[in-house]
Amino acid sequence: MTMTVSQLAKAAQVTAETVRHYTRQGLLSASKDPHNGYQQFDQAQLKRLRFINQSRSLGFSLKEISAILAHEEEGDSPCPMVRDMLQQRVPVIEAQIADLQQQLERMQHALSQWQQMPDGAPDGHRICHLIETWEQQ
Amino acid sequence: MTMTVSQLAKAAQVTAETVRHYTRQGLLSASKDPHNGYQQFDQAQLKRLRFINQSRSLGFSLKEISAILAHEEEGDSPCPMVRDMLQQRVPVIEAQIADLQQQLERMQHALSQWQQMPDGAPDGHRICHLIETWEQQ
DNA sequence: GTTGACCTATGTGTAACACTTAGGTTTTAC
DNA sequence: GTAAAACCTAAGTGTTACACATAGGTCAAC
Repeated sequence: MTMTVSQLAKAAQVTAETVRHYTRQGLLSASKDPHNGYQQFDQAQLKRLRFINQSRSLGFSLKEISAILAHEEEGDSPCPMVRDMLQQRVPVIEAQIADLQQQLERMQHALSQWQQMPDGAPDGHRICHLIETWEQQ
Repeated sequence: MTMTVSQLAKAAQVTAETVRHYTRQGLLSASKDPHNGYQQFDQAQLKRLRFINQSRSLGFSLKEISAILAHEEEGDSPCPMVRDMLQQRVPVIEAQIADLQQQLERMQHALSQWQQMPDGAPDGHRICHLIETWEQQ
C-alpha cells in the first residue's frame, strides 16, 4: 500500500519534483525502502499532500501550511488559526489587485499618449523619448 | 560633478543598494576613484537611472530595460520595441488581475462557508476540516 | 540484455533587491 | 587630534516555490 514519489505525485496531480520539494521541506515524510533507498509514502501522506493542495489554492504559502500542520501535530485544532490567516490575507490580495489595476492604467495611459507620437531616432541625448517624456499619473 | 553611490541614489530616490545592484547587473556603469576605489557616477548615469525608474513604473523588468538600453547603444531607436513590449504586457497584467480576483473569490467563498461551521477538535483523521471539506468553485 | 522509465542526492536558476559580514575611508564633532 | 558616525568596498546569503541539470543507480518489459 505504499507509493513511490511519482505514484504519489500522480495520485495528487502534482509533479514528482513537487513531491520531492515538499519532502525536503518537511511537509511530507517518507520512509525508505531498505532494499533500494527509494522513498515510500503511505495513505496518510497522500491525505497530507491533498491538504497542501487545497491550502495552496486558498493562497497559503508553504511556510504557513507548515505552521498549520505543526499546530495540528501538537494536538491543537488549527481551524481558528486558519480562519484568521485567511481573513488577514483578504485585504492583502485586494491591495495587490488595486496595484495591478493602477499598473494597467499607467500602461494604457502611456500607450494612448504614444499613439500620436513618432518614434524618434537616437540623438545621443535621449534613450527613448516615449519613456522619458512620459508623464505619470 | 561626479557622485558616489549614495549621492546618486539620493538624487534618483532609490537606495544605495539598488544603485549597487544595477551597477553589478551592468545597467549603470561607474568609473573608479583611483585614490580610494569608490565608484564614481556622472550625470549621464543619473539620467540612465531615472530612465530605469520610469521604465520600472511602466512594469518593465530589469532584463527588458537592459535590452532597451543595449538597443539604444547600438544606435537604433528602441521606441518601436518599447511600444510592442508594453502592448504585449497588457493582456498579461489583465490575466494576473483576473487570477487574483478568482483567488479573492475563493477566499471569500471559503470564509462565508466557514461562518456557520464549528472548529472541531483534532481527531486523528482530519487536519483541519474547514480546509479538507471545503468545496472549490 | 538492453532500452526506457523510474529513482537517488546535490546543485543551480528564477526576480529584484535587502541584509550581513568583514573590513577600509571620510567626515564631523568635541 | 582623535574618536565616533557615516560612508564605502566585495562577496555571500536570503526571499518563493519549484524546475531543471548532473551523474549515477534501479526496475520492468521485450
